[in-house]
Amino acid sequence: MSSTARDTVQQLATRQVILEAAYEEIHAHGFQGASLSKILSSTNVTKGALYHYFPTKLELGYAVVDEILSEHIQQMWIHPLLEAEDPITAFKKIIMQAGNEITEDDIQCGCPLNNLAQEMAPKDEGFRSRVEAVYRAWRKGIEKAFLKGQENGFVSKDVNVVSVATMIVASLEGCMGLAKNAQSKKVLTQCGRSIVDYLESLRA
Amino acid sequence: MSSTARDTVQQLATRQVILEAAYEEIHAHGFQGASLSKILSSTNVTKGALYHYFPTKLELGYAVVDEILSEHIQQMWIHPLLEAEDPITAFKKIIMQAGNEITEDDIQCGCPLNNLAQEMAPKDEGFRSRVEAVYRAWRKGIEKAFLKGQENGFVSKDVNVVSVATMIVASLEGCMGLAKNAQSKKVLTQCGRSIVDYLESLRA
DNA sequence: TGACATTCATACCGGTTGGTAGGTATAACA
DNA sequence: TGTTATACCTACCAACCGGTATGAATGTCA
Repeated sequence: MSSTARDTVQQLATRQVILEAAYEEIHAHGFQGASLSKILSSTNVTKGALYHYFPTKLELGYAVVDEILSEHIQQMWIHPLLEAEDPITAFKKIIMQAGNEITEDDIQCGCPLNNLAQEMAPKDEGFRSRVEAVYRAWRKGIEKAFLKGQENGFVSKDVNVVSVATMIVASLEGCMGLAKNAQSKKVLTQCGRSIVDYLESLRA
Repeated sequence: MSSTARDTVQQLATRQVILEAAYEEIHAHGFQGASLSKILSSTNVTKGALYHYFPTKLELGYAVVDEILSEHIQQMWIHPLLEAEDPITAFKKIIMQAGNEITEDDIQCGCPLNNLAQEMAPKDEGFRSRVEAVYRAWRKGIEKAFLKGQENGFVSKDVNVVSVATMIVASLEGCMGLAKNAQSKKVLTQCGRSIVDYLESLRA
């Protein structure tokens, strides 16, 4: 029994190593530009192992969205928002924290979710629907938090929470996109401040 | 002389045919995903002709940014804004016009400028700086229009035109990006309405 | 008319890609 | 202990990629 458990750990470990190396490579070069050979040479995993766990490159990409990106958005952007009483203050905190933690390299690579959306949405329905699921969860989380904020008297009852949620996600992704192309943290924080101003304009 | 003129026309025509086919292919598949063979087979131009006018694939891509995308942003988004007295009303008009003219196919392919920015900025400085030049011109145009709007009493003097210009471009591109992934004109118009609301909040 | 440059057209090249075939080492189980 | 399944590993493949070498029309001009 203990040996079975150990094997399972090892098994998952190899899979996880592949998955995380794939995430890095895709983040850096896009899905089409990502090379399986480079993913393998960045680890000490062989092609046989990769194709043992993932039937195709496409399925590997899907797994990155489902198991890494989805989790990342959930923990970074959704969970802390849902725990707060006042969504506007909470969002400001999240944005500022994200702004502090982000490195120049991260800025250069951009938001991995947005990268995949822009590259793959028109080319592959499997990618599109998976990315869309993550975006939907994100928007729904914001909607829920702002509805609660309206009930608690923190958010103006005039605002349409559905439109606002879309606008927030759009401006965050747009902001990251501009900063990525400008390769400038200054653009990111400047744009982030405008988003914060926008959030403040939604107060009750 | 007349034959010289004709030749020049022909010469430019071949170059232009290549350029526009390249624009379509890049718009549909990204720069890395764009295949020179497909660009050629979508026209009746041969590889010899292509490499006569463009030394590398990269230079062909640069020319698409410099000669097609730049012009498109200028005519569609900058020029009409600079002609108006009231930039907010003008911007609303431009957004609504863009919303009316855009097709489902356009939505699916997304903003070609943003596509290239997200794909190529971290990989090639030549692309990045060219795309950045277009974005800078766009933002500068918005800044200029809003400054004029402040002088004319249409725009609140409280707003920081630099931040606002960045925020507008970011939310427009983010909005297009979300709609592209959702493959939904509804998302686009919904998000567009939020941007219009934001613009209205900047009035004097 | 002959020399030269432009504008292509065709055939080919080395390198890389995602993917596969076939074998092996190890562990689980009867 | 023999059987079977899992978890790899190595070597290889056809397809496609961007790019090039060579040459043929065609036009330009002295």
